[in-house]
Amino acid sequence: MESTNFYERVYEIVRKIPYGKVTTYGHIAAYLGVKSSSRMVGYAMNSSHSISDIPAHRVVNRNGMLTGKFHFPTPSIMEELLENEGIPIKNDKIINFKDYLWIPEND
DNA sequence: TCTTTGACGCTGA
DNA sequence: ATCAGCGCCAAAG
Repeated sequence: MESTNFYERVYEIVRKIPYGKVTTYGHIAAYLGVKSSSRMVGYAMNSSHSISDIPAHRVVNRNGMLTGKFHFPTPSIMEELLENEGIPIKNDKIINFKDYLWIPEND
């Protein structure tokens, strides 16, 4: 359990993502202080399959592209969930991505 | 213990 | 503006 501390940090932030908003791996990594290792965030998300409170569909890459859609039960789940939250998807990427971008902060 | 693999991001050409 | 390559660091085999 303790070894997954890194993952827990990621999960905690992802769970903080408000409804109708999305964030990027880079921003999460930056929040953890390891912005250089944005890949670790995505890798951690891979383990999110064990958790049910992890809205991984709200996490996209810095382009706003649904790069991880293929990791869902079905590739359409991710975009459907996002559209369900009021986030339009076009060509597997979020329209007006910056407008829906949410950045984690201590606040 | 060492090697390979990534749901990424940035810089250089 | 587009394309290719390198870097980061942790986890699984």
